[in-house]
Amino acid sequence: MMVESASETIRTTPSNQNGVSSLSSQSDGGGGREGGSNGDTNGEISPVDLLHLQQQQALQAARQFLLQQASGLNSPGSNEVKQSVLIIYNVCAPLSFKSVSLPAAMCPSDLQQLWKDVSGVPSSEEALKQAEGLDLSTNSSNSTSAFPKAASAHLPLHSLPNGQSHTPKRDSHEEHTGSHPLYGHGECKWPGCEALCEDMGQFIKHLNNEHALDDRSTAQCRVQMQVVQQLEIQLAKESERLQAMMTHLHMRPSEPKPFNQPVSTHPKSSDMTSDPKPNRVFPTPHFGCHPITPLRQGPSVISSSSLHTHSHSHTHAVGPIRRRNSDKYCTPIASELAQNCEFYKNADVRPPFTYASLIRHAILESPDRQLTLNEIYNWFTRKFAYFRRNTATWKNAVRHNLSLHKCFVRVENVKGAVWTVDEVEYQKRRPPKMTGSPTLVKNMISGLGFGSLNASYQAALAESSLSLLNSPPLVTPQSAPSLNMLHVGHDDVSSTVEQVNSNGSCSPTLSPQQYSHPVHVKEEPTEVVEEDSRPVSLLAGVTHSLPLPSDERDLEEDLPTEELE
DNA sequence: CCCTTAGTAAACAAGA
DNA sequence: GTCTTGTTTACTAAGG
Repeated sequence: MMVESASETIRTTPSNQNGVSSLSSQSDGGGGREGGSNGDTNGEISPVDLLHLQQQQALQAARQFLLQQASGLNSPGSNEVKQSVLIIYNVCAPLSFKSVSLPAAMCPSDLQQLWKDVSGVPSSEEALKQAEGLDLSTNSSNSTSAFPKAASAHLPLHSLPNGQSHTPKRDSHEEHTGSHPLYGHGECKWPGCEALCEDMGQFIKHLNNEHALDDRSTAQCRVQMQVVQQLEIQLAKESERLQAMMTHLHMRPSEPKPFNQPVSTHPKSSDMTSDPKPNRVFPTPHFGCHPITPLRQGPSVISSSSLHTHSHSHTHAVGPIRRRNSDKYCTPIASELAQNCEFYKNADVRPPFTYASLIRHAILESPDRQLTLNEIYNWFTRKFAYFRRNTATWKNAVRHNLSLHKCFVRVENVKGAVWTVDEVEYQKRRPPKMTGSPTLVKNMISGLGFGSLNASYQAALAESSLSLLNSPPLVTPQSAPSLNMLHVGHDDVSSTVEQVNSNGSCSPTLSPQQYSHPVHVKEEPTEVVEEDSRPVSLLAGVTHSLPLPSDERDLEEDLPTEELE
């Protein structure tokens, strides 16, 4: 028998622990937090598309007007023509920013040619040369501002085709709010300008005076437009590459999915079926826009690690991570694993769950709801590519967790020691459930980023997860609805185990109560073992004694039914 | 700021 | 002696 453990022994271990384990040199990068999930590109479809439509109409109207003017025009520099061209630019810039491709009505080259024909200003190449050092150098000096500039490239042209301030609504608003895309940190952000302006009024004056409609400004604008286009092309390429990578990582090697057929996970996809370009500037609305488990579509895990910006809690792929919210409220482990087991198996991505959750899941997933330590190890390595490395680290953590948490009960049986889960203890250690208050739940949902997800988007997410996961149908239609709310409950609430089981790849289904079993105090594990107690005996009695439908039980366990509205 | 939880590292003991 | 298993402590970090 084991001597009383060394709790009494005085530890002389230096607290600073100079001896760094040779195995601890993982590329943790030190508690990487995942980037802020600020990019909430929620599906505001209608306004954008409406704008798009309006822009197209304006574009065509302007083009017609322009062509009429150009046909009988002798004065290339006339204001009307310039005005028309500016209208086109005004229209095109936002369009090109919105979607990589300009509307078919008029492509940039058309525009440039038109401009060239009509106004007699230098060609785009010349304009480039002319504006060189203005725009691009500015970009280089302010590398992160490319897109804001790009987005705002058309704005100055709002003003004054005729050289006068036209004070559009937006400007008035901007004046009120004191913000202007071309004004920041007390200086003009017009490419190559950087003139100091004390306040917005001064800036507006400066804008109207120095950046009024003239050849130079329009050339700069055109250059900016090209910069934007180049960036968009580059972004499209990178997005495509990312898509391919994610697709590759998520798929079984034997089932490669064509990259050019990305899963329509975009909430707008249904509205954009006419859009020939799948990889858009904003192709991945989930990146950082919601705390959903990494992978409603497998790849989003990557977005969590490298890109995945799960609220603010953790980085998946690398390093020691601290997780609280994600585990307790956002990421039901079983459903997550059920849906993305293939991904986790193949991708070196750290699962966004605590060790305790994973251990528990492993144990509950086993036929007898008990595993030896080694079997737990095997489960980890089998299920997660991530745990095929740094074995010393995570195995130590597993052991540590097993010993530390009362919810893990060591039971001796004929085979030796096995670990089981004391569900009561497990639930005890969890924070108070969100019971009773639907508003609390809603607040939590919105706090987690779901506020921006409308029903259709969530449905789309569910659909996408269904379609993307080419592995066996991981989410049954019955379970699909739960997808929308599964982040409300605990991370790994027992209900989710059933989802795991439902895919057939895992152990038989048991209700959470069935998982529960008599508490076996760690101090006297051997007492529990009955004379004829086979490993199963620990649970057998309970397993067969609970007629309660698991679904109901789930709702009680995870989300009180009154919260399911 | 304090507390809790989690992850990591390490020391140590017992047993095979 | 080595390895595995199990316990414990300490430290750090994040989040409430």
